[in-house]
Amino acid sequence: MTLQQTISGQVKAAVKELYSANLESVELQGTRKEFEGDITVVVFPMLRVVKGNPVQIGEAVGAYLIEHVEEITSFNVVKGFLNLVIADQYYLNFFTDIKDVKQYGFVTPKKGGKAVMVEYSSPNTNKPLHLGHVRNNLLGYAVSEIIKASGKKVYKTQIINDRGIHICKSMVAWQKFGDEATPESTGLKGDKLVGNFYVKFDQEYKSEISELIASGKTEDEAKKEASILMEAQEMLRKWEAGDEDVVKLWKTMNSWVYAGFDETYKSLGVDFDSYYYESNTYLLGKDNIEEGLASGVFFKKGDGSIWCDLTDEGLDEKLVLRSDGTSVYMTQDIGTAIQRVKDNPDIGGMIYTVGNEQDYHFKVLFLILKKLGYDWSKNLHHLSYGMVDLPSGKMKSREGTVVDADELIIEMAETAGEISKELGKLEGYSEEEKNSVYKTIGLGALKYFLLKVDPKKRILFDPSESVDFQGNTGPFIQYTYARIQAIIRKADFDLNDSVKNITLDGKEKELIKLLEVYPEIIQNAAKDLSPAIIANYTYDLVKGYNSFFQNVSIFGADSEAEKIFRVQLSGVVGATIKSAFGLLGVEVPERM
RNA sequence: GGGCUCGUAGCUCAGCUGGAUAGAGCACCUCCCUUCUAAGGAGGCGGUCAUAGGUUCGAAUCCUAUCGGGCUCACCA
Repeated sequence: MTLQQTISGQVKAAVKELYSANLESVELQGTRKEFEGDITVVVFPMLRVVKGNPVQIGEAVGAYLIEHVEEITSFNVVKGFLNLVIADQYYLNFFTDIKDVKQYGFVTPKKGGKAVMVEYSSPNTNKPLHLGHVRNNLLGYAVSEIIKASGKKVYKTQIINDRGIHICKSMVAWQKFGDEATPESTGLKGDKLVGNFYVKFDQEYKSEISELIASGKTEDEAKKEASILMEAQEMLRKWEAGDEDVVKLWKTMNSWVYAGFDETYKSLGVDFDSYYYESNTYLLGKDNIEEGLASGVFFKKGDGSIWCDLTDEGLDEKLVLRSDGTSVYMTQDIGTAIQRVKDNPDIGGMIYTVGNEQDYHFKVLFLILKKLGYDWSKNLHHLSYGMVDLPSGKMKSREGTVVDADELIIEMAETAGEISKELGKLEGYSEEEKNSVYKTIGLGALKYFLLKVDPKKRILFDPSESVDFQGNTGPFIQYTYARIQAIIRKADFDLNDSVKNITLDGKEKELIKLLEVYPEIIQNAAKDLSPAIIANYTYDLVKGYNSFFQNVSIFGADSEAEKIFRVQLSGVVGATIKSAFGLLGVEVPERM
C-alpha cells in the first residue's frame, strides 16, 4: 500500500470517528512550494458530509492523522488545506527501494493478457516520407512503447497503401521517361527515385492540360482527357486484371520504395512487428458487409448500394458498399480490422495513428464495428494528431513545400554539430564519435520538439530556425544526462552502499518526490495516448535536477554518506531520464 | 449550413478526475564559471486564461451562446 492510500484511508477513518460521516473519496495533492509540507489534503470536499468550519475540520483530521500514520511528523492548516509534513526517512526508504530496480515504473505484461495493436506510418508508395509522417511515426512508436511499459503487449503494424492510381502514375512516368533508371544506376534512395517520377507525371499531366485548354477544351475536359492520365488509368485496369508485366513492374518499383522506407525508419529509430499491404486487404470486408446485411446492421437501397444508418448516434447514413458491388474505403477498413483480430486472437484493442482530418471516418468505423458486435470494438482509439504546419503555410507536395524526412534528419545533425563546435564541446574525440553524438542530439531535438506538444494540437515547424537547443528541448535534457554520467565516472567510492540517517535537503526531497510519481506518469500517458505527458515530466525532472546540481554540492558534501547519496540520486535521475526518453524513442549520449 | 476541434505572457507550450497568489522555455533586463560539463543556475519584466452568461464554497478546467483559426460532411483513399 502506498503512503497516499494509507493517508486516504486514515482520513476516511478520522471523519468517521470524529463526525460519524462517510467520505466517498479523499482529495490529495502535492503541497505547493510556498507552504510547509509534502502532501496536502483538501478539506473543502468534506463539507458535503461534514458541517463545520474547514479550518477546524482540518485541524481535527490533522491531529488524528499524526496519531495514526507514523510517516507524518507534523501538519498545518491554511484555509481549507491540510498540509502534512512527511518524515525524511520515508523518502529515503523509498529511494533505497527503487535505487537498483531495473526499469523502475514499468509494469510487465501479464501472461494471457489482452494485446493492443498500434498502427502507424501508413505511407503511400509513390513518394518519400515527409515531416507529417515523421510526427506520425514518432507518435505511433512512442505510444507503443508507453503502452508496453504500462503493462500491455503491443503489436506495432503499418498498412501500406501500395496500390491504386497514384503508384500507376509513377509507373507510367518511369516507363515513358525513366530510361531504365534504378536506385543502383542513379544512386538515389528508392523512394526518392519513385517519388521523382510521381512529380514528373504531374508535370507532364499539367503541361498536357494547358495544351488541351489552348486547343479549345474546357478545364474539366482537359483534366479527364489528358492522354498520360488515361495511360495511368489503363495501367490500373491491367494491374487489377493481374497483367504480368504490369504486376512485375509494380513489384519492382515497390521493392525500391520499401528499401528506401526501411532506411528512413532506421534513422528515425522506429520499427514494426507486422505489415499489411492494401493490395492484399483492398478486397476484404465484403463478406462482413453481407453478414451485417443479414443481421440487420446494414440496409440496401433501391439501387443496390449498402448503407449503415447512424442517425440514432447523431450521425448520417454511411455508404459501405457501392451499387456496383465494389468496396469503398470504409469497407476495407472494416475488413482489415476484423482480419487483424483473426491474425492475432489476443488483440483486445487497436490504436490507429492517423491525422485528424480523418476524425469522422474513425468515429464511423468504430461505431459500425460496435454495431457488428465485436467485443474488442470498445477498445478502439483513433490517435488523432494535428498537422505540422510550416511558416509558409500548409505542406503541399505538388508545390514543393514539403520537408523531406531524410533531409530533415541530416540537417538537424548538422545544426547540432555547428552548435557543439561553437561551444567547444567534444574536443579530442574522433570524427566518427563526434558525428554519432551530433546525430543523437539532432534527432533528439527533432523528436522531442514534435512529441512534447499535445498530439491533437497542430504544430508550427520552422525549418529555417531549425530547433532550439536551449530550454525545454531534447538536447537540454540529453545534456543533463551527459553531465550525470560525468559525475558517475568521477565517483571513486562504492555506490552500492545503502545510505541511512542523513537529513534531506529541500532540493533532494523534491527530486525524490518527482521520482515517486514516475510510474503514475507512465500510466497516465498510456491512458491518454500522450507522449507529451512523458516529455513534460522528463523536463520537470531535469529542471529539478539542474536546480539541485547548482545549489547542492555533490562531492563537497559534509559526510561521506551524503556524498554517496547525492551521486546515487544523480544516478537514479539519470536512469529515469534514459528510461523516459526511451519511451519517446530518444537516445541519450554518454557525453556531449 | 451541420458535426468535430483548437483559442492561456510578444513567441512556443504546460496546467492531472474543478482547488491555495495561473506555470515553464524563448526574447528583453540584473547577477553567478579557480569547485561535479555555463547547451547551466538565481532573480526581474510580462496575463481580463478569446468574449458574455450560467452551475458552486471554489472555474483556465464543467454547461450554454457568440467571435476567431483548423478539419470534416464523396458510390475518393
